[in-house]
Amino acid sequence: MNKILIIEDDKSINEMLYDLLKLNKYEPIEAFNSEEALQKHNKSIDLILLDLMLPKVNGKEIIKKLKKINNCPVIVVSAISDVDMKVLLFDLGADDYITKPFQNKELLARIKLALRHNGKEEILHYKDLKLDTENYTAVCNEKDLELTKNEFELLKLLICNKGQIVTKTVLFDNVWGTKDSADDNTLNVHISKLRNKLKQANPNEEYIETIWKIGYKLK
Amino acid sequence: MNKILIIEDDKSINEMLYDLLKLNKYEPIEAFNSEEALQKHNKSIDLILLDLMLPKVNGKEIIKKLKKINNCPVIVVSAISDVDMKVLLFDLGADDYITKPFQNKELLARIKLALRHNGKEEILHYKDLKLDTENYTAVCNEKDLELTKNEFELLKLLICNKGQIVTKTVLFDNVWGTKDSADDNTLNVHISKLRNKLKQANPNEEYIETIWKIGYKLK
DNA sequence: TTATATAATTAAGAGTTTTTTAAGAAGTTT
DNA sequence: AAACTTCTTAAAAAACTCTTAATTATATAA
Repeated sequence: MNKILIIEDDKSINEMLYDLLKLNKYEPIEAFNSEEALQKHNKSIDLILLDLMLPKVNGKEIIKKLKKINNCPVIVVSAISDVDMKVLLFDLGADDYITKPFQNKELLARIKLALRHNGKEEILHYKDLKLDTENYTAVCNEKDLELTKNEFELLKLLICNKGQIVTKTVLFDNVWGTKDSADDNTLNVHISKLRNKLKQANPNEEYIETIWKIGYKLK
Repeated sequence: MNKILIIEDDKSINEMLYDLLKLNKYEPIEAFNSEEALQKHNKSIDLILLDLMLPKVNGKEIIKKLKKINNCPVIVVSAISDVDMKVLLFDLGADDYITKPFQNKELLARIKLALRHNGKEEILHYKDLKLDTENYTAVCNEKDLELTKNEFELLKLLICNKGQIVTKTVLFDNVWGTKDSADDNTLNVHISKLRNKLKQANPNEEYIETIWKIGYKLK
């Protein structure tokens, strides 16, 4: 599991990021200021999410110090979309850049990208199921599952939280972004399709369990 | 689902909070004054939202009393932004503080934070019974209990108050919200179903005791 | 002990939520 | 633009949960 150091002084945003990363099988570590960040940073950290608006130390300064400890990828989160700033950040070692407000999906994509460039990738397992989150391929009972993007995302979320209930709200937030676009039934239909494909690959196994009125889980 | 006791004398704000929490998968319980709050507060409540401007009893007083019943996190909502007051509130056991007017998002973030930091024990035990309140699973005598949502809530309330009598009113308020929807017999039927499932899992043990005319308890 | 009120049980059906199916809308690829 | 894939919507069927009502059992008080 990849460790991600969150450096963000805004408590609620920090928490939000924490939850988002946790949910997606990362191991988030929270830091609320630069001292704390420097203290918590070490060689085992795989990626840094750095908010530029930190008080006290200038964001540009801290990148240098962090990179000295462990030269892992740094993604800067900022309200500033100034292009020159962007150039400067890259000079200093920031590997990517995302401006607030951002879509969770976009952030996750950038994290994945950055980790991949660093040679870290992850294959998720559950029973005889294998998900390669890198290549968007899924294997069940030695057979290829031809999953659509949404189906893949759903299954990924469930595997990331195997044994635990994943609520409908969480599924919506993470697969569809906002609940606006998708009606409640859309999720049901996708789950149904997913179950179908799983059953086709392995008729003797049950994977997705319905938790009445709440969500789904892998037992 | 986390239960949140709203203590707020202003009807419209109380309702607004109710809707907000409900919408965010919390289980809000409304109280409009301190007596009502003390009456409705119990071990199954996960967090308290307390408005400081309550009439009659001083807000500072009530925190002590509430914490005595169940030491769950208390978030104070107030129009006062005085710093000394803030310090005082923390001394008395308030876990966080938010000033009106506030953004819904901020309030939700603080609630989530408080619940997480409280590291609330998610698994409840009683005899050979285990309830995982996070995943809505119940185990009795090593066997899975397949409980419906209401059955689970009932058992949760009883375990949360094991050894103590849980009155019918409390059961109604916490499982059904208002007594309107459910007739007195509904509770009996649910308890009956629950006892059945428990007996099936472990025929040699008695769990739920009837307290004639008052309620139920786990001995 | 008996009468009465309260609680437990059972079964039926009312009400909801979920699953499935199918069709058409939206988006991609060739 | 046609062909193809994927997603969404809608509607009916199935599954599940809750409530109601009627009956039986039990505790309490006179």
